[in-house]
Amino acid sequence: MKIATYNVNGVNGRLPVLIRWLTETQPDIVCLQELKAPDEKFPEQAIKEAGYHAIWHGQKSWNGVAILSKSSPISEVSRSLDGDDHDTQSRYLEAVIDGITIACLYLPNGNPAPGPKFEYKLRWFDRLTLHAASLYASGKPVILTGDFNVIPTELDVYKPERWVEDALFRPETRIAFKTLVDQGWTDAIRKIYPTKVIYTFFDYFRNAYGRNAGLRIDHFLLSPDISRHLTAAGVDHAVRGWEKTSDHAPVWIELSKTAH
DNA sequence: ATGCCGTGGAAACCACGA
Repeated sequence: MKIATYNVNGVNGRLPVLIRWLTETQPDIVCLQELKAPDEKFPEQAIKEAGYHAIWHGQKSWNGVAILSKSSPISEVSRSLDGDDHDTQSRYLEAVIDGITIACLYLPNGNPAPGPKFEYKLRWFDRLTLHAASLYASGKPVILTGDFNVIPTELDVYKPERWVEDALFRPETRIAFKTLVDQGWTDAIRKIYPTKVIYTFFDYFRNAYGRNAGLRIDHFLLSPDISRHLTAAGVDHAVRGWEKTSDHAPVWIELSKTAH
């Protein structure tokens, strides 16, 4: 089974690209981020016609996450992280599909750093890490995926020296990511390609895609039960070159079978 | 070194993204 994550950067502005990508690649499960649409403007009908069930957690103008499933029903678990009752940003959606817990997340960007936005990012990260610990401890098959807005290592950015002060690459951010992964999660792309240069985001500016000046910030973190079924992982790099495309490329994993 | 582009929403500019 194939599971994908894709930061669409506007689900309605991106609809032709999204539908084409779904039709061509046929993932079984898809996590979307940056819908940039309120719940009532989610393109439910077009996605249904493409063959997918969907749940979504939208927000006017910003953020927004969704989970799509081709054949299996989606059982929603939650649409927020504990730890901040005043957080109104739609950045988290969790569901069970085929017995697998899927956490679809859009971690805050955090720039400019330092500052309140960076503090919000780190607090959000703490809440995610706390919740991830309980998911991990459950022993169930779990996938944490989405736009983490984290460049994990120097291998994951075209010019590390230019990013050291950036919220995506600052030491606090990398440490937070490492702390999360060290609970026992497997970074799927790095399990398959330990040292390969792989990017999932390319700026719209300066021909970043053409120059391969990218970042790897969209990730799959797998529980042990899922990790041992991992057979392949990759980035649909060419999608970033399509007309009217997102600045992110879709990322996917392939599992040998459902893990339970 | 840099929002230079792109999106959404409100209002013919602004906030925001990474």
